[in-house]
Amino acid sequence: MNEALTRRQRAILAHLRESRERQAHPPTLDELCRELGLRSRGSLHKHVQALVKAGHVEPLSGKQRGVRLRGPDQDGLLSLPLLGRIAAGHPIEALENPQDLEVPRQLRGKGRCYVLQVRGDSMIDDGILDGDWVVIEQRDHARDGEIVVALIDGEEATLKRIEQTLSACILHPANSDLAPLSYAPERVRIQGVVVGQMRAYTG
Amino acid sequence: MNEALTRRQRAILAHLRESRERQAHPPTLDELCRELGLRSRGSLHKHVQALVKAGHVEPLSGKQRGVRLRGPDQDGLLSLPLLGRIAAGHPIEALENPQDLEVPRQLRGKGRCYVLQVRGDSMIDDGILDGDWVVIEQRDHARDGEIVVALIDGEEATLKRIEQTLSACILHPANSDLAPLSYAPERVRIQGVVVGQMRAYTG
DNA sequence: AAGTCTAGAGAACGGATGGAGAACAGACAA
DNA sequence: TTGTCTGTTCTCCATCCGTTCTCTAGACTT
Repeated sequence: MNEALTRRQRAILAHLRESRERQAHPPTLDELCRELGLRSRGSLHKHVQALVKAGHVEPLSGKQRGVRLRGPDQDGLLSLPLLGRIAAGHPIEALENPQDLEVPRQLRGKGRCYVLQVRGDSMIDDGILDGDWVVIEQRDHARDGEIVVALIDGEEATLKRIEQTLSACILHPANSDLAPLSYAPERVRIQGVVVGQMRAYTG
Repeated sequence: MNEALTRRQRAILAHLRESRERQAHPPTLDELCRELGLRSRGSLHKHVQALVKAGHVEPLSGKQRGVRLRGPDQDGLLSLPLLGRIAAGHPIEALENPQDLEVPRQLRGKGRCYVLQVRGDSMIDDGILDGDWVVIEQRDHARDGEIVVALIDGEEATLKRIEQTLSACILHPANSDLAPLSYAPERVRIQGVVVGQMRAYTG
């Protein structure tokens, strides 16, 4: 996402950040023009589009909602919290003092993200090994085939590849020693989806 | 990359580092001229080009985004060059325009590092999949059991786990379909060692 | 003395950027 | 419905700025 911005684009972004504090509603293009001393909506629109493309502004696809900044994802948030360890069959083992871990941009999802460290070999055939870090995007739904953090009966958390049907929610481990497990959909709550993975080889 | 810099080039680099602290926007060539007491953009451009070539400044390929320093930018998210793709049995397929990839500190080695993208499944049992990025620390020796970029007969590059004896250099693929290969030590040149690995899950 | 390296001036070119304004379509309120 | 507001796309234009070029000059080497 992050292209380098031109000076004008940066200036406009700065103005947006500033005026977000003051105003209740996000501004329209016309209002922005007036504030910035422009006379052409068309010109401004070009800049806003660039900011959308760079991920700083929500896409305003035709809707007349005005120009709204995107996410609390303030620019240089390079570190994500490392919340704990996850292993099949136990609740997530939270760290007493959550550390921060640097996560490159290309491994981050769109939404709010955090990092877990993997315990155990239940996803070994998908190339996720014991000790790996996984980057989790927080959301409560997933597409079939995505790897999710699922909470079963509100108790045990697990990292599995998901398959959803009307009558069942099937969690596939990626390890030939383990069998898929099928649950009634209401017993499974999706907590997040794996969007990235990292491993360090320390001699 | 690192050519020796001339006196003037060093001075300009120092000035850039200093002014990065003060100024929000990277300066244009004209602004730099004024700050440095020069009257000709053309002259300055020559120096800046030298700094680009030496890797201290981002290439400003025609874009009007100003002269921006590069390197140990924010915190630890250093960018490393993505040099190309590696697959067993072929030379490394170099990219025509090497991109930069953010690599967190914990995945970097001590020495000079770069990134390769993996092609093929030869390391699948070690959790390195097709499309993964691997961070390579440049060195010419390795300990047994480390995963190395090895050049065989000066021709084909490959990613394998290494085992060295006095009389042979054995390269183990991590794929049950493939057999280990044994070479005379002088036929194998180690180019680097895997110190990190990253994967992005894109929907 | 000739050659080379570094540094700078200045001109000219062309792509990148920023802006104006017109025209159109969908949203929304009266 | 009608009219206004607003986002979108388009063309046209001026300026900014990176790039390349030639020319000059001092310092240093051979």
